[in-house]
Amino acid sequence: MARVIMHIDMDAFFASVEQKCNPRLRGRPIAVIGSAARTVVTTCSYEARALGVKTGMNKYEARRRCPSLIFVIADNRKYTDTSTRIFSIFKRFTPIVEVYSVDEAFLGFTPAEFLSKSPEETAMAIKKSIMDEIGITCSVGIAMNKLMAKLASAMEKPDGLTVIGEDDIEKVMRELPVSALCGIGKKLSARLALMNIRTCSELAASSRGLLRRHFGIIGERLSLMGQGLDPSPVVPTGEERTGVKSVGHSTTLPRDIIERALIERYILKLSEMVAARARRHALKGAKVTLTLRYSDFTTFTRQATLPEFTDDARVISFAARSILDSMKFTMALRLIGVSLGKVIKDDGQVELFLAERKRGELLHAMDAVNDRFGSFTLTWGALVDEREPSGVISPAWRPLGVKRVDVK
DNA sequence: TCTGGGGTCCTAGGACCC
DNA sequence: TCTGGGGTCCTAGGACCC
Repeated sequence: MARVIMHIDMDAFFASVEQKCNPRLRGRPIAVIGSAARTVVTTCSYEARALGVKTGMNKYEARRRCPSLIFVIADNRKYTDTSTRIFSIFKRFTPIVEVYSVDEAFLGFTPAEFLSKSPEETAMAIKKSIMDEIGITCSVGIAMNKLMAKLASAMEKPDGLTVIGEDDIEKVMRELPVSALCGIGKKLSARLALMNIRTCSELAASSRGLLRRHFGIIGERLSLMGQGLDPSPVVPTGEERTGVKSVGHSTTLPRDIIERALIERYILKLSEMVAARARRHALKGAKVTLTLRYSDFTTFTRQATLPEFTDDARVISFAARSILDSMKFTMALRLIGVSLGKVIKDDGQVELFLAERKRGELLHAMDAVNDRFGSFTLTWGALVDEREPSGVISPAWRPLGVKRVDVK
């Protein structure tokens, strides 16, 4: 028997969790949004989708389309806690669980698993456990590889269970638009359309050399994708060959700003958030990237390499402010981001110098307080007025911050 | 008060070295 | 005394994902 891979995707995850927690929201159009002034719909219930609300829409557009829409401010802890419980359910069925996002995972199974029962029966058992213990629905796709499993899980949402067997692939792919495949977005499908490639079967029929010339290394992968092939393994989260590459935070400002002092305060705040998260995961980084977005949405980045690896907010913010000093900008800013890259696992080596050690102890003590009482309970003096929560968690959040989609 | 936030990977061009 | 050329590292931008 060939490989059996499942892709499991929660249905309207954040919205479903909210409806589960609050019975008054059940059966009604709701949209989960961030707490910031300029926010968008992160997830919306199926009732809202039926009325034209979509992910990524701003509040006003969503309300315009659906006057009865109920907005719910995102509650990060609720979703990450629920997510952790769901992944532990998966672990009862197989040790091979690759966390793909806060509400999605790939599960790998050995053929021996299915000697006495079918993959569908296992999938039904997983769905039942999630419904019994968490109270929400999910959609499952079963196939020989990740690409097809992911495609399958999206085919009968919500509460779906779809199997794409080896013999089904050709039929499924015949009229399927290339954009339905994970990895082919707007730009790629537009470029393919210019080459008269619109369906997966047309992609499969295209010459590998041609795709290679047009798309480089991606072309190789496209050729395989058209045929429904995907050699990438399910890599259990925690067993990746490489770890996290970067840790960053960004924020869209409540209003566009141009005042230097205000910009610097945001940089300090973001640096503190980045450093705290790096320390929590025992990471240090040696590259700082400052991201800026002008009021006209033009976005650009500048980076600086540090002489030493760090997890100290002061070092990070100093580097980010140095970058800022080297730039001149005339337009007001709408977004600021700070990211720590070139990240390595902190080896835990004791700091040699007393001052360094004292500082390290202080930072860890601050983290402990903030872990218990919420972010920014304890922070640097310049940030005392910046205690509001940092907004919505991204659906791309994952417990160990790792994602890996291999070509081969 | 139109357009969030957190990531990874690939590419292209320049610096630098031998 | 011609404009070689390979390898590696760094930076910035962009595509893609949820």
